[in-house]
Amino acid sequence: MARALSDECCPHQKLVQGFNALSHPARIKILKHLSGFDACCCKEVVQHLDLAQSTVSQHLKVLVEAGLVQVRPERQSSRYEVDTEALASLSEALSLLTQTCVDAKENKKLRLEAEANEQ
Amino acid sequence: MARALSDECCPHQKLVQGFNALSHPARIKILKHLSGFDACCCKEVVQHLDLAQSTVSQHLKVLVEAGLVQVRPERQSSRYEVDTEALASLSEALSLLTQTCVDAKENKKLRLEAEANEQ
DNA sequence: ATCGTATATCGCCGATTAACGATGAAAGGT
DNA sequence: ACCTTTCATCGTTAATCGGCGATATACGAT
Repeated sequence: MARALSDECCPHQKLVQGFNALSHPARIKILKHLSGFDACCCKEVVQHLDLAQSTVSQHLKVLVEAGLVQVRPERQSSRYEVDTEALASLSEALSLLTQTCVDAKENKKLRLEAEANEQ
Repeated sequence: MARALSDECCPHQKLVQGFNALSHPARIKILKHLSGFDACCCKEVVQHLDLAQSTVSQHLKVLVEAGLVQVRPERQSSRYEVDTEALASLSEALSLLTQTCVDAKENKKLRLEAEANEQ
């Protein structure tokens, strides 16, 4: 496997995990569903999505492991809830990355213009 | 396979593809690298990342297909460049999703308080 | 024409993912 | 005590991913 990626495995790691959690349509739907309703038990999501219960459970697990969803094991039905802070933090990170790219491009443009004027 | 997900294959599709492109550490690094330098040929990325050239080429392809990177086939070396607009748009979409969740949670809280006061 | 360089693509592999059904465990209701 | 509901986990299968080396392809230089 990734013999070359074992280095520096950390800074992006959480980021990458978050994006990975968002990289499946079912999980996006689950997130939206969770945000819109109070009854956040697994069964409800299952009914809404028409996927097998075990499959939904897996997707929920991925979301939980990525930190985007919190689970509170209740009486007989666990309750799932979007971790809005984590989601916001991921969103923030993407904003930052985007801004970095935008700024870099801007600087590049300015530098090119400066060079042109020096000629 | 996803017998159940063939429905409604579109609205999230681009989103999901974007997040998927961001869900690998090598691709995040590539994005950052592309944004920071002018010389955006494949070889340069290869040297920077210490992955095989074919592997980097694959990752670039994923980024291009997701629309986050634009490729301009030049003389003998293609030039890769971050599509800042697409990245910004993805970032925007995540912001929106986040806001949706935050708002829903806020509403939920308010509603619960209202119910409590009615008692 | 041939060589060198830069990419892209192919074929292969091992690992991972995503789906399912079946089974097990915990909690409630009767 | 027993049945039902709800969820998690296991095992299986098929598909996809991520890596590599090897092989095109395209072009400039000699």
